[in-house]
Amino acid sequence: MPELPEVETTCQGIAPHLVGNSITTVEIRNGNLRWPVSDEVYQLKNIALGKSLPPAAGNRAEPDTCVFRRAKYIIIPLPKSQHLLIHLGMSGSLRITAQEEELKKHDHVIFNLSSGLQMRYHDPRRFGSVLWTDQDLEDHRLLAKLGPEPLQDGFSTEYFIAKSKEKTKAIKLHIMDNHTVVGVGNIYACEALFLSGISPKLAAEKVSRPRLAKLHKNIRTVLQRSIDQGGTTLKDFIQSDGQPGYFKQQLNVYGREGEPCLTCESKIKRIVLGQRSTFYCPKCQK
DNA sequence: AAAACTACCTGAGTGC
DNA sequence: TGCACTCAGGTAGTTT
Repeated sequence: MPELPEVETTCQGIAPHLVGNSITTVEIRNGNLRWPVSDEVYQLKNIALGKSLPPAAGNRAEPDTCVFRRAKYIIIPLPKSQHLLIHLGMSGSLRITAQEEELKKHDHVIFNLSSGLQMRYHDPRRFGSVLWTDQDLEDHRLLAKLGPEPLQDGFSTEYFIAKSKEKTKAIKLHIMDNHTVVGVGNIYACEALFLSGISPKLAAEKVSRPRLAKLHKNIRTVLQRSIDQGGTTLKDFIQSDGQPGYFKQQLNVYGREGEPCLTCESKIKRIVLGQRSTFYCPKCQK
């Protein structure tokens, strides 16, 4: 289940195979993803890709970059201000393979590359998307209303505190809301709240300023650490070169219902917030 | 306006 | 062994 670090890892993994190459043809085996694969994707032929690699933190558009990331969208610039927007949803992955490698059941979109290799979009649950647009990205319906990137300056302590103080909903739902900040999925939300000693169900506006500042710092820490480690893998994330991305970092609470808290040995509790499992230590998190 | 809830999907796991 | 069932989760879109 790709979280932001997995998306970042994917961008870094596919970039060397895209840079300076072109998409010769696209083969769509199942275009029925979250949204139908854009008609324009079917027509792509001999399309040049960017000539420079993305910066280490790939969530910035540099001139002629072959791929970058915004939130969990993988964005591949094409000529004439066109872009591919690829989202991995819950179970998606992009892999670089040889043409002759046997297709898997859920390889839905095949990009043939001028290098002779292929980039394959694989997604068992089909929650992801492969879209084409010629709109300015900042106007695109899926990107226009996104909050700041968690690891960039726009996500400042002051911004986060001000935004939180006007919200009545549970703090966990607040930090998972893309309008607040992008890229904080269920796992990292649980972990950041644990590190901050904040109960996930506490109303955002009720969290004190110092504790919000601490949470802000921990959101960044947890994401950055995971990116550094190449992405947490729980189930089906495959790195783009095909190696399973097993970098499971130490998770303090996620998936540990009934097990002892690593700090105080109380039993980790599981509740449901916003229809999602939420794990926390009832003693350490108030 | 904001919060709460739904739909989308398949594979893994459980219980009978 | 097989069938029925539940659960997992990102997030746009809908309802309250």
